[in-house]
Amino acid sequence: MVTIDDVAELAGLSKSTVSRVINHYPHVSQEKKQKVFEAMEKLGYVPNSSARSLRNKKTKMIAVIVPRLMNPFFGQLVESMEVAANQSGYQLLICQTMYSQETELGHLELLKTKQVDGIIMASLENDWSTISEYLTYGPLIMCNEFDESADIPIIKLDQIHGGYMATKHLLRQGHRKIAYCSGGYKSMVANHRKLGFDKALAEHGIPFQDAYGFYNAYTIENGMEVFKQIHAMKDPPTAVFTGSDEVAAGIIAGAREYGVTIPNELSVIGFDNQVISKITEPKISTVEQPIEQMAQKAVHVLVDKINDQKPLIRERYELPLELIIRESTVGGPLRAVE
Amino acid sequence: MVTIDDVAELAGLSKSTVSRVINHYPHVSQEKKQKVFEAMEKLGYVPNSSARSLRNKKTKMIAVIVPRLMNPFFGQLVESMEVAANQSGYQLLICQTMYSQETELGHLELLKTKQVDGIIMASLENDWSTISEYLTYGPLIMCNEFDESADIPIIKLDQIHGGYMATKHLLRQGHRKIAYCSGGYKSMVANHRKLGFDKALAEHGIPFQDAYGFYNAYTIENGMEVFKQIHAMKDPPTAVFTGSDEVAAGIIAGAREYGVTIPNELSVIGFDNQVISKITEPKISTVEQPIEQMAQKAVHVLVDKINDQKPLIRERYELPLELIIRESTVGGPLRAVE
DNA sequence: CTGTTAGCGCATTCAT
DNA sequence: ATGAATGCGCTAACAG
Repeated sequence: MVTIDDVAELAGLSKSTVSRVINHYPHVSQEKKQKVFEAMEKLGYVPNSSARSLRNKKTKMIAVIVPRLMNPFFGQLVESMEVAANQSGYQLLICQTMYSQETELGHLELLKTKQVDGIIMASLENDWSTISEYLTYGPLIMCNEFDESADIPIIKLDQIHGGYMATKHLLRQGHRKIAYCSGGYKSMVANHRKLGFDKALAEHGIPFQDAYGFYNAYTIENGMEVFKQIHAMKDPPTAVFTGSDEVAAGIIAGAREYGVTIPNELSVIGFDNQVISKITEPKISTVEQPIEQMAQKAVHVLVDKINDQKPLIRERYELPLELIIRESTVGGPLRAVE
Repeated sequence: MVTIDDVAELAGLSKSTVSRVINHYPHVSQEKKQKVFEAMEKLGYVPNSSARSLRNKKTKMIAVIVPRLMNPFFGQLVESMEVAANQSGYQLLICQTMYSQETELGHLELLKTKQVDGIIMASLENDWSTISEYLTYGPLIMCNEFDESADIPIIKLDQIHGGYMATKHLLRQGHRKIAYCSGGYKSMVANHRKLGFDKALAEHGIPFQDAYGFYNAYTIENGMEVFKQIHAMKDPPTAVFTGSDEVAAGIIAGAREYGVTIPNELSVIGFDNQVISKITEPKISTVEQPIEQMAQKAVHVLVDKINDQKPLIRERYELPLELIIRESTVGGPLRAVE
């Protein structure tokens, strides 16, 4: 391995000077600078990043914690983060919790062991009280998922409004019996959507029936299961709000199996505007989330926090959602109102 | 920051002894070992990984290079790799090429700068001749994508057989005019599938018509575009082989728009067995790829190569594919033969 | 079985 | 503007 000493020797200079050149110090004569460059070139020298990290106490790495990558939402999120991180001179470490608290805590240890300069949490399996312990070791911010009480930067989407818009749309189509279907009891993202959902219902003076609530739906398979349950009801809902396009697609697939037409007999709205929402029959009305923007913002905020050492303070960045109306909610049997 | 010296001091021992218990050395008395544990516990000590890396010349990190994560195939691949890497005591760095040669080379530099102990390439934008330069800096293996001439370990799938099986299935349904549709001119994965495709056709004495070849289809949108082109032909194919379920879904979506029924008027077969293949109307016949197995194998092989320092040699691991017949290829107008 | 010593490769005082 | 010296935190000889 070629080290800074080798370069110094070949250039006939001291390692200090070489180091200065590498780190773009101002006061180095053009002449010596040239010599150093030549020597580096000749030897194919590249600084050893472990040594640098040890010296600088900075690894130029950040980690992102997500539930799992197979979920297309997180695939997109991480894709955008990787690009943003690279542009900012950072490498991105990927950490999946697989919905396990222990695994999540294990990943947080990266901050203790100084393997990363900061962490973006897009997952939240543990309570904030236990996560906050790690704040001593480095900056930690939340992205998408969040905890209201955490006094750190949080980049999130306006999920309340998202739930509200989607539900309001269903109500405008004349629906009064609307089911609610989401994933994750603990998830504040899901909770906020429910808040928006409730708000819309309240505005129309409609009480929510507990039998219409489904809280463990994440996948297409789950969606199909939900449909079966709905189908078996004596007084089924005429519309269903879902927390993801996959679940909506599952409901549609389930309906197809049972010969129930959508939106004629049941309206369904998704969430995410994933590609899947454009290819089901019918196409899924959904709520578009600015994933890329959110990812970029998260990376930039974290990098800022890494640079100015100051302790983290409470910060909130909220991005808007957008309702996208397609086929799965319009043209149903009910008369549109308003 | 609490260091090994602090622990040594509190325990009334030397740092060597502390280091020995940390690294599970055999010959340390139970008594002292206990003292060290107590001191570590009390101080909340955690070894600094930069220092360890510098000393050991091992970072316990590996990188995986993929085109992009949004592609669900790579999402799954990376998901499984992360789990396998963690189980083997490694962190996984994610690197996307975004189909750029320069970006890919940039990621390879991680090996030079000693930021990772090894790299799994699931992307291949550059020629092997330029990539092989990096072999001096650490182990490098290929996974899924490959270059025949590379004398390194390669974990791949039997794409030739995959293309063959799928095409054979189409032929058995009585099709004689079969289009071929894939992504990536450079990709050997695509090339091998084409080889299998050609082989099947040859067995039936059917020459391939160049007009039936599409080589730039990756996404749903691309699939829709392909359908339009097929639809506009004076002598269109009766079946189409596609390199991904997304493209197949796009063709189905396109057909729906034009009122062409599938498989009645056109049969379509996908590749990957993604969830999308189960929810389109009709469901997509496809080829299942053992992604998780491949990911695990790749991680294990790389970890092995990292451990025994020996220079890499040519190794091939090939996993089988499986044909999954659903609705998009059966029940068409042609009489099944054989 | 345990302590002392010497670096790993680099950036940064402190001199000059 | 440049060089010499020091130490980041850790592991590994080498003694004993």
